[in-house]
Amino acid sequence: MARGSFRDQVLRVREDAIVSSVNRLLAEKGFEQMTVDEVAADVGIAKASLYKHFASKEALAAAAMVRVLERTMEVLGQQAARGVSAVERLREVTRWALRVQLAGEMPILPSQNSSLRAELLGHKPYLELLMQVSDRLGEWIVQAQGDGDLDRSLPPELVLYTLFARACDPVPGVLKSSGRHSDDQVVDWVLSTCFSGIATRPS
Amino acid sequence: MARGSFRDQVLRVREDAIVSSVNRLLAEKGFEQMTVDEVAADVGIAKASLYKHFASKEALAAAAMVRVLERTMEVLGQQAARGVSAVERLREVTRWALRVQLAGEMPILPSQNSSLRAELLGHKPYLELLMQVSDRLGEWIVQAQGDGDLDRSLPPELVLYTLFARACDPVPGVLKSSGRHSDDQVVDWVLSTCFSGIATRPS
DNA sequence: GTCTATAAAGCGATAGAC
DNA sequence: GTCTATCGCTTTATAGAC
Repeated sequence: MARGSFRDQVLRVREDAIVSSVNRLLAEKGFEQMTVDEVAADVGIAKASLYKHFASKEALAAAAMVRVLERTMEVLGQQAARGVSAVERLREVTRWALRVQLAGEMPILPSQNSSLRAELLGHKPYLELLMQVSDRLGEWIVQAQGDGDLDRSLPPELVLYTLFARACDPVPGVLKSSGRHSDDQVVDWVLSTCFSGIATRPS
Repeated sequence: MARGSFRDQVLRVREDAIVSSVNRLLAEKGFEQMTVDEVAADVGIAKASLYKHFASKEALAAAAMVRVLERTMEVLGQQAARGVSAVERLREVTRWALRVQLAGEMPILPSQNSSLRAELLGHKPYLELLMQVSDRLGEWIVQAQGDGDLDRSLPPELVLYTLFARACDPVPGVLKSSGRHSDDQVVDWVLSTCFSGIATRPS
């Protein structure tokens, strides 16, 4: 791919810094609670300059959502290249998502009545990526059920939503905030409750 | 307890209607997205009248949170009176919470950076009730682990947070919104993923 | 493109008449 | 206690100078 002129590269770097700030602020406070003033202050430029790069607050958030989905697709590609079972791939992708969340870098899913939601539903790059991610995960879920590793009585739809929800669950953050457990310990526990539940496994 | 004068009873009924509106709006949009104008319009009185009953928006929300905790305590009392195992009591309480959530009547947990959080931390009735609920659930969790019904390797703290989080999980709502499943079916599925996980039970 | 300054709208909360 | 009207503040977005 062409990198464009030097000027374009500088622009890219600047916009990438903006998206990083938006991503972190979205993870921290969610879309409605995040203010454009905060984003501008965090990036270190004036608010009016922000609007030269992105047309609206919704466009800012959409860019962050697209980037996290792109990174998710990269992780899916890495897992696909490993010679492990489908359920193991699902577990490792979930582990990655939980780590991102604990690092404070997982932008919050748009709540159902958000103005962001309307914007995203009309944003093709986002929708296409979301569909790609869902399709790939859906394949692995069906495959893992066929392997006998995931519960066959659960609809794949339910499993998919459950995995998405765990990536935004407040539980890891609350557990981490107690300060008594390492990130890896928290991730292992939440992974365990997600895949194996809280009940005892029948022996 | 004294019921007070007729005038006081009318006041109680009025305030109960306010709290019901707040409860539903909190469940629908969360604290920050809920506006006092909406509450007033929903109750059918002027905004200034609202402020004669409750000192602030935070006080409105706190009243709703207290009421849901009171109802939770009632449910805990009912379950305690049944002659069933601790894990079964926990499952039924969770089932009740999921039904309330699907009915659109489970006020959303205060996010960590909310102005509501500060108010609630200084609100003794709320804190006391929350502690009562947590203590009772904590006892049952330890008991269920002792019975061999809940995974002993999980800290009770993790199990407690997990149950609280499931009461506010977006998954049931998303599943219900597809319109293809009954509420009972959705609740059964989510209960299954919560207690038994998504993985196959080893035979 | 970046800035300062400001417009336009929505919000929580209150004043004051009845 | 209820109402109408409004204050004071925050927020998104833009105008216009440089």
